Amino acid sequence: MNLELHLSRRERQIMDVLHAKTSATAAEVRAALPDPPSYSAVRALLRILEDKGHVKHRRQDARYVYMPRASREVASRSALRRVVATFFQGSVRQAMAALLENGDAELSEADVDELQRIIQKARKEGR
Amino acid sequence: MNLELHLSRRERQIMDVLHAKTSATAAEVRAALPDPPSYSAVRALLRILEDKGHVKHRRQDARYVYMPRASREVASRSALRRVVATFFQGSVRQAMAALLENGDAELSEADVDELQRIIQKARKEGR
DNA sequence: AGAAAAATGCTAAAAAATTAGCAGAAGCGC
DNA sequence: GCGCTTCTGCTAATTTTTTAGCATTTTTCT
Repeated sequence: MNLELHLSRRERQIMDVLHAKTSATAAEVRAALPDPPSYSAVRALLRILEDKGHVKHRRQDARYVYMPRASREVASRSALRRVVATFFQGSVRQAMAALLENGDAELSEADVDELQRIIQKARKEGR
Repeated sequence: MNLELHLSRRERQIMDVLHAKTSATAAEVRAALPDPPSYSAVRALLRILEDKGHVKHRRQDARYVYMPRASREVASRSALRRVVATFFQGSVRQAMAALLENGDAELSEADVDELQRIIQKARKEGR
């Protein structure tokens, strides 16, 4: 249980699938993988990820259901931090602007309202 | 010039360095790399990335300066899309909330103002 | 209970990634 | 010009990743 920080290409893909789906069986992971390898290749990777401490599994009915060990919250925080540092020189404002300006933002009125609220809160907290 | 979509661990790290710094020499890339390998290992990777079409270089004075082929804007868009899809079920609103709620948002009054403006604009455009 | 289906565990082989080292060219100071 | 340093080009070897296949166990269905 080494908690290797830098995942390989396939390992990263699998972790992404697990985070996106919250949890999944080996077969489901395989289905969601780009250019999917054999079923047993996927299982081998899952076992490795489990060794490394990134993944845990539960038995559910007849099969194993795998899930990330780190909460989505923690993982997403570090993913966001990476993107903000890499592409926006650490500027959260610029990152948010990019998010909003991406055509696919798809915000409803209610979404916009909530964002306003959150921003007001940020302002109050003097950030 | 194959434009391989899925980068290896080191390749990803190097692209991140190049995006973060906009451009860099082999030595600078090496310095910025976690757990850096030898100088010539870095150069080999840069050459591979160039083959794949992710990187280009210019001669500057005596040395090569490497830079990403895709603009920061394009690359950041796809990085954000990945994070939003993976961790926030595609919800830009949730992603923005997470960004704001991360303690390290560090927004100035001016930043907040600008965000308000951007959101207003999004609202007008009826997203 | 017993056969068939579907799961896991393990291992070895193939493929890809990562690396170092050496040869040669270019710049720099004396 | 000449040696010294610093760059690039290339190649080969090592290490890691990725993979499939087979043996075994568990579940499911008569």
